[in-house]
Amino acid sequence: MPLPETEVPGALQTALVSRGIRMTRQRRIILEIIETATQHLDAAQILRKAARVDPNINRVTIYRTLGLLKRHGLVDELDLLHVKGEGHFYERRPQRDHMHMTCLRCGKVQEFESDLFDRVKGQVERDCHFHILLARFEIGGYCASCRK
Amino acid sequence: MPLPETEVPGALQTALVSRGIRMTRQRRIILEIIETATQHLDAAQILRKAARVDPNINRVTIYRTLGLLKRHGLVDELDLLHVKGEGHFYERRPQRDHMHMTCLRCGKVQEFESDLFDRVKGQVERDCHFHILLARFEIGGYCASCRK
DNA sequence: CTGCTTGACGCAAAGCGTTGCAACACCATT
DNA sequence: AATGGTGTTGCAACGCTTTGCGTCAAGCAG
Ligand SMILES: [Mn+2]
Ligand SMILES: [Mn+2]
Ligand SMILES: [Zn+2]
Ligand SMILES: [Zn+2]
Repeated sequence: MPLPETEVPGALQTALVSRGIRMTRQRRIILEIIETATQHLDAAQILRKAARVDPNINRVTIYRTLGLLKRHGLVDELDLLHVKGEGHFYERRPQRDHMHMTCLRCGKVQEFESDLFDRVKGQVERDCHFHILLARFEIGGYCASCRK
Repeated sequence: MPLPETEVPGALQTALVSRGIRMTRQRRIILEIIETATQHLDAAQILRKAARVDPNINRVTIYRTLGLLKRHGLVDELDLLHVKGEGHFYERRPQRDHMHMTCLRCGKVQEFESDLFDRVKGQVERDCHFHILLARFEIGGYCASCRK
């Protein structure tokens, strides 16, 4: 999960505060972890990283903060087709949607942006009169290194 | 979830037996429920329907049978972007992939097949050298009736 | 049809995410 | 800087899903 180069440090915190959301010590820790992540993290990984900064942080706070970020459209929740377990993974919502390809053998996750992907969404909006707020395109299979 | 008109009764059971999977009374009940479903069912709904046929059937058996069907690529597991709760929904794997559009207001789920969707997959196979076994496209937003 | 092997079932317990509630701390106001 | 109202936290309890294990039955061999 390459961080967007346009990423401003503290952008998540700024976004929340500008919406009148109260900022706490725990939230700052969690936001920082998500902003500086170099891969898709699950709740347990976020908790472990947070516990290094504040050993008293509770797992409930992790879940509630992730829920908050989801509700505000600031992070997306992925299941990567449950290839890597039953849990969910989280990433900052990007400017432009991308799809995720998860390798069933090695577990590597690739990201891919595509004009065709954007065009499918346009087609749905037009043909189905459906107003899209959220789109997820996940693929499972064998990556270039693992296919024979 | 419209059942494919080409559906053969007992096709799931036939598919499992032909792979050397042992058939049990409980599995027959669960397969029948999934095959005759007219909408996406979650584990609790499947258990309730199964209990009407055999009150002694255990929920663990529901989960294990769903796992079996998933592993064999006979059913797909959807989360519908968790718009309708945290659980998962199950449907027979169709001949041709379709996407799901879930309305954030009324909860209605529409299905949609699209050539563009198929073309995105072709592009991924070609450009990323990724061999696709599984693809899921889920959309959330407002349906035609709910958008203003 | 009978017996045997092996996989499947049910039960109990563990795992993981959610919810209710009382104490706390953020931050706007003074 | 001190105060107060209100949203947030941690803890405990709950609910849904998974896992371990002993018993049972599907279905093949004889
Ligand atoms: Mn991503
Ligand atoms: Mn999910
Ligand atoms: Zn791979
Ligand atoms: Zn609607």
